[in-house]
Amino acid sequence: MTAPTRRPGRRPGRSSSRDDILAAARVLFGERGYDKASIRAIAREAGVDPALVHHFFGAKEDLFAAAMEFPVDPAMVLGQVVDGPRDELGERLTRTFLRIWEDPRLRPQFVGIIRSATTTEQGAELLREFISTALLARAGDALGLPRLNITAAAAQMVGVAMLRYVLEIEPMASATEEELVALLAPTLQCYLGG
Amino acid sequence: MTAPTRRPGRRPGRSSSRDDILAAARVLFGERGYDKASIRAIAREAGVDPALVHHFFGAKEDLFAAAMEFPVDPAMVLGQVVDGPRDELGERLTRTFLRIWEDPRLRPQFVGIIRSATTTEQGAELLREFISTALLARAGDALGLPRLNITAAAAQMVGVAMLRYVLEIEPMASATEEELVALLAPTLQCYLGG
DNA sequence: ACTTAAATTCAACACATGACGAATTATGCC
DNA sequence: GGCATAATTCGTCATGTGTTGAATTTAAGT
Repeated sequence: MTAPTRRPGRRPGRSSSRDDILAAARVLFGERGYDKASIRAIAREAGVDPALVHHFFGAKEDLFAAAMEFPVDPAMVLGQVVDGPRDELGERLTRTFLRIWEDPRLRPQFVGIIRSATTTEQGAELLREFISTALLARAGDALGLPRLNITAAAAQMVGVAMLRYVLEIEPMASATEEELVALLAPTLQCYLGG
Repeated sequence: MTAPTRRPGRRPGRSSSRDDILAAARVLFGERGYDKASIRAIAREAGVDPALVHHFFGAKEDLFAAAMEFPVDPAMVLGQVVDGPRDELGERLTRTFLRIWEDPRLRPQFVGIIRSATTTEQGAELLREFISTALLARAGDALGLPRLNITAAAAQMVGVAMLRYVLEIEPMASATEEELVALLAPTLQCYLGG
């Protein structure tokens, strides 16, 4: 009755399968990490046959790379952070960081990046590359700061992401934006203030 | 020739197999995370048949729990940190944190905890439990500080552990103890100084 | 209208894994 | 010496995985 016995073959009309798969992959990679997010589960979440995943994206590694491609342009975000009075840099960084992570479209992707950074060498390389290239090189040059200071600020933010969004430890998980700004901005300002 | 065709049956003399398995499990869970560290690989690393692992520890989850049992007594460590002048608390915390992580016997176990905290719900619960019970409750009471401040300090340390020991991002991975103390102690002091 | 290309499913392979029961050898106790 | 018990290995089962090839249906191009 209710089972529409899905026959093979192309469906009429425009298809969103490719995007559905990408979205499902972001959610499942974010929730379960690289290994436990099976292609079959991703396909099921996308309402699609597993072979279709392979048809569009090839091997699982490629799917992962496509799903985890950096969701924001680091240069633009960094520009927003750097622009403005130097003594409010910590606050701008905190607010930008929170704004990005609180976006419900982006969060699973970021959680996936953090999760898989500790799981697969590929994921680790992704985060390493981002911190080294986008943050260390660009921000270091723009601000004229020692790289160790920048990694310290990065560590603070990675740690907050872990506790708040991955592990969901209270009271950090439920703190308001203003509480976090009051708490973190002075620290980041101290590392990056010059 | 070289293959001593290991026959089944008990070996003469005292056996260290149980401890060998635990050590191998710590190393492999630390290096590869929960899923990719297979029982077979752990057994191979310990020079032992996979079934022996099962004989001693039961299911894989139990092995993991046994291997990741917290390697230091939180109460004792916290005591060391809290004892002393309040305005040097940040420095004592930094030095204690580094001393523990730099111990080559303990590090794989801690890396394993961090790694699996992002991988398995069980691992997440382990870290959550540690931060909530050992840190938040005990240190919060002892120091009379808001819990949000303590999670901020925890986040800073978790972040440093990620960058320095898990991802090995430079220059944080190679910084000396003194450099890290100079960098981190003021931050932690600010969160916990009161 | 005809043909090529794209989307979609089904079925299956090869492989690795966790788990388990059975068999074998040593130790320790009486 | 005999007997329970612990340590150790082998073989095997069921399951889940990534991947692939073939078959089917629609869309697009001419």
